[in-house]
Amino acid sequence: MTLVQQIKATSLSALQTLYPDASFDISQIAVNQTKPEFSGHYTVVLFPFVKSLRCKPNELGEKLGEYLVQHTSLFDAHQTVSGFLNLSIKDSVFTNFLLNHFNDTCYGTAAKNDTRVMVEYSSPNTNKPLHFGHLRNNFLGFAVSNILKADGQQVVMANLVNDRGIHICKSMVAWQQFGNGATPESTGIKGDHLVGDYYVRFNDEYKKQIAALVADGKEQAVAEKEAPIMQAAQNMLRDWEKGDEKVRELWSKMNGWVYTGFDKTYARLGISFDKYYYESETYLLGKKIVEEGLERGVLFKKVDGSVWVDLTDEGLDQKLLLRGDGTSVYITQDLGTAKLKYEEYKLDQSIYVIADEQNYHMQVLQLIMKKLGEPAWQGIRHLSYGMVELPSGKMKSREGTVVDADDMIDEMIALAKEQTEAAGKTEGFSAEELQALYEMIGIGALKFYLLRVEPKKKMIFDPKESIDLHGYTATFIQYAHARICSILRREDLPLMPDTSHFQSFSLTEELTKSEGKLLLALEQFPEMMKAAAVEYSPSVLCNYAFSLAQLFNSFYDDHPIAKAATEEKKNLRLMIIVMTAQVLRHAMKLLGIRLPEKM
RNA sequence: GGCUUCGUAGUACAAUGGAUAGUAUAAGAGUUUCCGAAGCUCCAGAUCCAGGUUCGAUUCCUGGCGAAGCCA
Repeated sequence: MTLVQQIKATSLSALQTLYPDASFDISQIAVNQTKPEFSGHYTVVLFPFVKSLRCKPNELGEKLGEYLVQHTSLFDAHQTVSGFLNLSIKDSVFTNFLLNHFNDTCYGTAAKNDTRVMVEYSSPNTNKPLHFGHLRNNFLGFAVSNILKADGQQVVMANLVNDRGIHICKSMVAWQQFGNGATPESTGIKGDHLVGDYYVRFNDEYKKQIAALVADGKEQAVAEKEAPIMQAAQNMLRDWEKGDEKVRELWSKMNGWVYTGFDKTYARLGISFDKYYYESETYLLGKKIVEEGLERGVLFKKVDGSVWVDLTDEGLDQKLLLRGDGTSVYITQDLGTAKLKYEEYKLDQSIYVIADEQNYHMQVLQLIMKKLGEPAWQGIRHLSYGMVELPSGKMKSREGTVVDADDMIDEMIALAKEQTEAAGKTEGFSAEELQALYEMIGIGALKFYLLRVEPKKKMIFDPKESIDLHGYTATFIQYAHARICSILRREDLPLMPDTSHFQSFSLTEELTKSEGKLLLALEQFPEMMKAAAVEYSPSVLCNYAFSLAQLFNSFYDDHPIAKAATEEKKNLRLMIIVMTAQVLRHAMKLLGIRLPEKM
């Protein structure tokens, strides 16, 4: 049990003992960390009780505080200030905590449970490379998956690849017409970029053809339909759906290039998946459950034969599910895939990491599943995240300001190199070690910058600011970690106090303020993990890791470790920094960020 | 037009309904005979507006204003 939980529990039983006639609930007890200007570590808010108990807040505080100090072994002092009961934790509570956990690599990880959850993320299209906006999705999905695993849940990381459709045919047609057999090997261009180039080429050509037709006197809308290259793409899509061998072969070949490219990018980002779904295999799903819904009268048919769902009772409108010709629409296959996932993995939770422009779509998806009586509906959760914008405007391919993900990664690594060299910190590394370090710093900075903001908020990515390795960044945390490792490398200090030493370990001196603050923060790690898991919010861990690094830096500045007054103090401080490094590594690992031992 | 989300120092972000609203940057002042100064210390600066609920509102509710997204 964490300290906060213990404080709540002991306060509850204390209140029940002191006021046997009243009834209390644990949810009424608010425990906060005590503000620095008051003495104490944790604060119980008294106002919620004064009304029913008909007493003055400060009287209650004195009574409760006195009881807690007398009857528990947690506290050594209490002080009531205007309705707040400030409690001081005994030093021995902290030192016992430290002895129990300082070298525990599982500290913060919850026991395994049976909750089965799928996190679908990344989900790229195979007609172009990943762009910068995708990075937030990838980092979020990966971090949330790790956080839920650490919370003890059984997690499947899934990637639903959008590998078919008119947009895929566009790049295929352009490659056929203009590619002259170009391959990633023959051109030296990464596969996803090569295919993306032909997608761009298609659109250029399409615009030209429209302009030519309009110049011939055609209406704009007619020209858009009749442009030969667009017709070629549509024919190709029909051939693809018929299973035309040549088209399928080209499709497999070009998608293969893209996957090779994506795999490289994922590897650099340190991101992986347990399960791939391909839209080419799922796009026909969903029709069946729609037809069943129609039979049961949950859905209705219009005169043209199209099938609809009426969501007006839910405050929405009517949604098309099957066209008059029986073909499905986008949401139909999502219904089918949701059911498939649920049945394949017996999911309790199915999390979709998708940008907030899909909020409406996801809401509709869940509502329809519910209406259709599909049990999967309950577990559907949209982890919606806001767009990443540039200071100059939105990052969308249409507007020409698109920033490529691979380029961004290269840029970050280059900047890490530049800054490290400028700071003169390259000594003692081999060339390979330096390259690995630059990747760790550059990609770490990028990940942290995108994860530190609460997912649902849109954010501005300022390249200039993101390369600033000072401040609220991964680099700051990495640096703190490297400093700790540097101390632990010293030969005149025992790397790790051995356990036999602990037996006789006694702490006669009081903890200093810095020591206490750092220990308090370390003790809060499990709470933070839980909060991050409950809120699906890696930003909680970003905040936590950063404040831990800050506390360490202050502690480090205040206290010499090698020259501590006593051996006990020296060992205590060593244990504190060993544990600090441990927790920093753990928290950051869940975010997908590694910490160097030297930098 | 309808629905959803967001409005906090110059800027970028925090704050289960709780104390004098935190942190980082940029601006100002210090700090290296002593374990890594990519550090630390000090100093300034903000809740869009108007109501309501509450002992207490950045947080919850209503109405404006502003921004983004989605649906027709």
